[in-house]
Amino acid sequence: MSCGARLANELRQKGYRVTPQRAVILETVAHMHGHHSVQEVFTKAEQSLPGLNVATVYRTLDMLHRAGMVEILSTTANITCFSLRDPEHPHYHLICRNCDAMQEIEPVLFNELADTLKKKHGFSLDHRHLTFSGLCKHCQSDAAKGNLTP
Amino acid sequence: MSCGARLANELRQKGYRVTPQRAVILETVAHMHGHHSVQEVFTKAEQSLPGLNVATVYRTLDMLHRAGMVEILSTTANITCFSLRDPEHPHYHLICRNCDAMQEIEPVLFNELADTLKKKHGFSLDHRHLTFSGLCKHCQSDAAKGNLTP
DNA sequence: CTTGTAGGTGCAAATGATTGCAAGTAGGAT
DNA sequence: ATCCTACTTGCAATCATTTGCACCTACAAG
Repeated sequence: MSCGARLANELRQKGYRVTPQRAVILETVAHMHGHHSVQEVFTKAEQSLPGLNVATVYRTLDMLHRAGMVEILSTTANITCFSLRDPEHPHYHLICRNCDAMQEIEPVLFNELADTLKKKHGFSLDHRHLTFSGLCKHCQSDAAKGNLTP
Repeated sequence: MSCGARLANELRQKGYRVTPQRAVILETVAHMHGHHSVQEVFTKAEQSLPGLNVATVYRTLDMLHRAGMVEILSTTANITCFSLRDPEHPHYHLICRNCDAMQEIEPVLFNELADTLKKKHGFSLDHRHLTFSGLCKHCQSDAAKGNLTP
């Protein structure tokens, strides 16, 4: 069974309809490594399905996120990117709110955090892909000097 | 010294110019408790400064976020909200990626996490206001049944 | 106080994203 | 296989947000 078929089945099993458009968008995101904008996903998917509409891509990515199959990454510039949720490679992002620099880190300490949130709040954390905002090493020393980018 | 003047001074100390527009927007956000959309902030601020332009509000909120004085909260619906960063009341949000329900929780376990990120990555976490995505108690049981909102 | 200028603002255009609606269709029932 | 309908899609309109540019101004220097 191909990668695309497997993902389509997974989506069907979650109770969602699998239309040709959704299958193509899901497969496109899966084959594009890393994080990509809606326009990038649309451009690529349209090669496989001419006539695809960008509104459909917006709707589908949103649906895939709700279904837990796609991650949304937002930077300070509010550039929203998408990537296939990869249970085999959990990773976290540190995004500097000043310069938008992005660091990727392996998960640490999160299992304990996830357990606590589950027990105390009944909340199931998406702890395979998280994003944190803060200041990177460089901008932090600038902040101490009062020299952030005005 | 008034609240507004104090915040304006804080901004000036961070190396940013304090224009009438910025002072009003900052004070407006400070006096609006909770999280509010750009339109809400703009409507309120314009009462104090007729002629204020919404583009200025967008630019100023972005600048205030970079300066670390305002938090940005994004839900699944990508409704971006702003609130004054309140060092006296750190709090975290749990946002269900299915139904958008938001839970607010007191910070737990994060000091250790923040310390680790600092030591290992030199990253200064904005750990007074964080947002986590996942599934709430209700949607989680639906997910187990394959019954998420299609 | 005046002056100069780097940065900020208002405006309108452009771009990104969402939404209402008519037509199409995935998939369940028979 | 056919039929039916709840849901999806394409389209264009609308809304949210960003951006280029001309003009304005906060603030540093003198």
